[in-house]
Amino acid sequence: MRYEPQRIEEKWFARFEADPKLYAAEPSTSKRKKYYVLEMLPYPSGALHMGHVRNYSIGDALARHMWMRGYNVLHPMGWDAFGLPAENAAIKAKVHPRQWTLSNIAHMKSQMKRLGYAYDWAKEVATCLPEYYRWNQWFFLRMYERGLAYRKKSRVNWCPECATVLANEQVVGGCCWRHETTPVEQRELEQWFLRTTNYAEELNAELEKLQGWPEKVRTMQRNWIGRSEGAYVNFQLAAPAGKRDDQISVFTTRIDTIYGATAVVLAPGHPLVEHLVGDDPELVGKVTELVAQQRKAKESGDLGAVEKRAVPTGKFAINPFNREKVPIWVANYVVMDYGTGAIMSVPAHDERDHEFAKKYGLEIRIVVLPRRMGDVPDADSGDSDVLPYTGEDSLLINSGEWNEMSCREGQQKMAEFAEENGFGKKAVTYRLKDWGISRQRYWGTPIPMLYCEKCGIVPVPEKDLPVVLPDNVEITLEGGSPLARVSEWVNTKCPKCGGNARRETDTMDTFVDSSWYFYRYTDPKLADRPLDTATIGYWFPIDQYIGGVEHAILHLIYSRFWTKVMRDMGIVKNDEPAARLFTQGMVIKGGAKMSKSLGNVVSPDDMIAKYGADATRLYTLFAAPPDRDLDWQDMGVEGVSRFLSRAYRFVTRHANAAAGAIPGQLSPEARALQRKLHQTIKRVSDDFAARWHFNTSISAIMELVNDLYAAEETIASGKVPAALVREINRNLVLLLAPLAPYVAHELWETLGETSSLLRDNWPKYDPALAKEDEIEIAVQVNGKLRSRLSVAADATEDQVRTRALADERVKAALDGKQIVKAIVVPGKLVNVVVK
RNA sequence: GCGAGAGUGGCGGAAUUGGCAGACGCACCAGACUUAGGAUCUGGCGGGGAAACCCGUGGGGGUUCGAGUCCCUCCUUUCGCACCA
Repeated sequence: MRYEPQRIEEKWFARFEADPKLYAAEPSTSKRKKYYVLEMLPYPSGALHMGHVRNYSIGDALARHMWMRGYNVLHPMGWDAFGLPAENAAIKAKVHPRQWTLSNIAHMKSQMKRLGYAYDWAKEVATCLPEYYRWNQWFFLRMYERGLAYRKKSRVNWCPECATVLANEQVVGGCCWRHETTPVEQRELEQWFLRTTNYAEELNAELEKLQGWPEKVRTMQRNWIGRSEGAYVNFQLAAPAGKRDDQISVFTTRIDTIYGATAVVLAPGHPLVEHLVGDDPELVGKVTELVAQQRKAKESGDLGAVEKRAVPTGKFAINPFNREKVPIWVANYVVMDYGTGAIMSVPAHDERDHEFAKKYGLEIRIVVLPRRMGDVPDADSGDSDVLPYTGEDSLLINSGEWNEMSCREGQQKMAEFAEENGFGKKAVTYRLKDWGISRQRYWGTPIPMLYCEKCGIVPVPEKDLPVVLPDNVEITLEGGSPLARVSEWVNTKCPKCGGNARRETDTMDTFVDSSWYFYRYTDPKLADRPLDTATIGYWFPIDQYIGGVEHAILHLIYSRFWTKVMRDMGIVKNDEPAARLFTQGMVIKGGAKMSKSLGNVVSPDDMIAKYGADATRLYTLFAAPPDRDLDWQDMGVEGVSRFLSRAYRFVTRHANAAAGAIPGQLSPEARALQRKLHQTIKRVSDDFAARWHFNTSISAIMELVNDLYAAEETIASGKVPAALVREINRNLVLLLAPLAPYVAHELWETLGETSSLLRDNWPKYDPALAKEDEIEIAVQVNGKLRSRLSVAADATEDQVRTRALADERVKAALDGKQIVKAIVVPGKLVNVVVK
């Protein structure tokens, strides 16, 4: 029989379709252990690409494997269905975003089904439907009540291409995350924010517990949160500033070096700058220039490379520790959005301050004893090539009463001293900012807020949810939010006073949608609540989350935040959404990411048409370990297709081998096949359990099939009992089932098996049967391979050593030299050391 | 600049705990079957050498009986962060 993937896959596709319960998760009352495997939901852009296929093939193999191992598996899929591309399509093709999105969903869903993915479609979620996004609104109102959602005017990132605001997380190297060459502008706008910073400490601390997450992702999140321990210190202005605040608060992690502070430096945007500069026209001009230049640098994303520039204000501040007057400068290397926007400059012990001081001739005062390599204090501390000395494991000098204290002790004690004396306090700062979620776009969740002429900001009452997007809207990228122009929607009555009110016309960032969709999967039709706490208690945390590393910061930090908020609301019990995270590599071709402009895109549809879904999926698993990038090679698919064909032909050719008891005594040839079978089961099982290197699993199965072909004559001669042939066939099909489900189902049926291929049947290997009787031992002389011996697997070390030393080739290599010793590594080799 | 990963045949990759480098697949070569082959099957396939044998996992050094694997150092490359005080 020839392997005809199209025929097989069409046949089974129809059968799978006819059985909608096939991949349904059992309810939380199930006696089986639960397993929640989740792949990141796609944006319905139009069609699946190979990256999707790879992601979902990994998840599907795992889900099927866990079913076969007897778990109650939840394996859902949905659509991240709000977002700008739908609006762009509306402008271009004059089609409503909803229609465009829903038809894309329909198409991509059919592609997924054609690929044979085992999703429980009854759990499907599309975030653009009111039945879903009403709960975004519900959560927003709950957060508003708890003070976690608030409105403020602030400088925000604006992408001119998207015509909307971006969150900090959506700015990559100064450009928009969707438009990598479009610099982000700064605009002053009223925006809604979620208080992610309330959870900064926990989001950071809990990274420690996420042992099932890649270290890379945890590091990226740690850097993003940017926790920093230090202290605020107030420097009094030498000349009083009248009504204004007459002190400058700086943040420092090195309060121990404060005796070395020879300047206070303000960010160009610092509120005190204007006062300090006064009306000196020359100074004002220089500072204005500095402000403009810093903003330009920020927008071009060209930070770090910018040369330090500074302007002295001519004013002074007083170091509260030693009462010294230090000059106040304004410099472009101090940024307003971190700490207090002001620093104390310690040129001797900070790289940036050092560079600054050198350029502008500021005093450089050493207050920490520099140490050379090997921790030997350097007596000649005036030696300037040790500067800046930024080490913290040394002692303080030139620091008055603090001299000879260790840096670390100084950091604690001096901060306490400042606190006791009212000019400072210990503090922890974070780089993480609150999450700005307002978007000036149409295709998103309406923010359920009203602006009443009398009552001000009024939340939409819960009973009025959802606030549904109006249909008749004209979409353009100009003139602000399209919703603002739908007057019959915008104008409404205030639920408090009945007077005139306007709706909020901004919509929510689509990352809100994806922050909790995986909870909704457990009960997507639930009508009176976003989720059922008990059901969540059963399924969560997600056992395995699988997706691209590009979401390491964005989606994965928001999801963690949302989980913690829900926990504090009492509606979920888990602290973290996912116990384990796996980030698969990209699919590239010819060393570059697949893209239309490079013309190196491989379409899943074409591959399916040519080789079938099984071969397409199998290739994405075979070509590279899942965590590495996969370099697509068209000929490679050919190879796995050939392999499936060989497996198919072997099983069908021997499908009528009768079942029965396998004799304990087998011919050596039959025994070899039996051993190979059990070794293969072990290798594949181990890969699923630990490493997920499906490329080596597939290699192992290929080896088994190669051995079967090599044994065809032996089988024909009757030396292999029919019962063993059948056993091999059965297990071969079972091993293939999670990886190539269509052909596995077909062969299962061909074998006359009637039990479910999917449930409770993962094969077990017998270690005794997998064991080799005879093993080959390498014999080295001084580490060089000289011979090989075949010995019994249970031979003792002495026996092996004796055999090795008696070997002719070894003797020749020894050539009368003196044997120092012979090292025996059981089961591996003998190394004879001579001199 | 800082941090993390990667570097193995013509190519994708394997070597799971320091123990026979190159499994498996692609490409290529030879043969078989065939009217035919872009089907299938069999064999070969790191480099040098007639062979014995020698060399070989980015470069250099080290530890070890033994290193792709551990340590030091340098190079290349991918990704992340980038004045974070």
